[in-house]
Amino acid sequence: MGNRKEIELCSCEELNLKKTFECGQCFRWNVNNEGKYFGTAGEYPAYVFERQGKVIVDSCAPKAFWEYYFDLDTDYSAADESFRGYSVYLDECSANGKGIRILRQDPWEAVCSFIISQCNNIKRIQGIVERLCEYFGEEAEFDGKKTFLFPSAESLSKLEPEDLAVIRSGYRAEYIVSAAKSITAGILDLDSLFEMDWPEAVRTLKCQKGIGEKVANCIVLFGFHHLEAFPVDTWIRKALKEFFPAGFDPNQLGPYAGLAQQYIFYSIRE
DNA sequence: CCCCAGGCGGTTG
DNA sequence: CAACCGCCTGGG
Repeated sequence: MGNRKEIELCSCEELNLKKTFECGQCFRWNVNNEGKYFGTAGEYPAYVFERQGKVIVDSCAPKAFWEYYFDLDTDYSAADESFRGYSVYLDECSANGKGIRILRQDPWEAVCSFIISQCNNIKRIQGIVERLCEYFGEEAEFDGKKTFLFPSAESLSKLEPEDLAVIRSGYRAEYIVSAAKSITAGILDLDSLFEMDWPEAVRTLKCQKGIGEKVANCIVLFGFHHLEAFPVDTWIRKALKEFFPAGFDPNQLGPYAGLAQQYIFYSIRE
């Protein structure tokens, strides 16, 4: 862990913070009264904000860490181009969502967060995740303030569902503990999901209790960067029904279908 | 008070 | 296999 410093990452056009942090892919970034986002990625708490058209990160992590996290190595112009012209509606969503990036989040945090997400709204997901970190995560200090890291699978594997009552996640508590135990016991090997292709990664995750089709696709998209994944929730389903009445096959969108999904999702929510 | 929310699992026909 | 329903909790 290095010393705390400010790093200039990229332009605000390449990475739009508001769109990226508020399109439902992550739950731990909140804007403060200075207009800076405070959050934690992996073991690094940070401020992320705009200054003179640039995105600045204030943290103890090296630049390469943030370039990876914000997926700055992927050519989003080429990705946009790959599904341009598929439909007028999607083209509009793409233009509207320009600047969204698919984060490379911690795999276990993605598993846990999207288990919690089921049948829940963003606000409540954020609350549950926050309490999960406060009660069970390792304490860290940043900018003179106390903050908490996301609890490891190993630490949660020692708990029983009842122990999670304090985070008020309801029936999802059983799924969280079960996933933590599977991972710690080696029944579910998260590292191997990186080596798998998208369908196999989804299939593997769905063997875990509490992870179905939608949650599995969110996990592989936001935690494992399988960009072909196209999670369909009730919002997306509604949009697809309205704008593709004849039917819709996300596989036709190709290798960046997940980015298209985020553009559509952001546009509906807006 | 009832209803449902960015689903899943289990049961039923 | 599709259709249904219960599940914790919170908010409308």
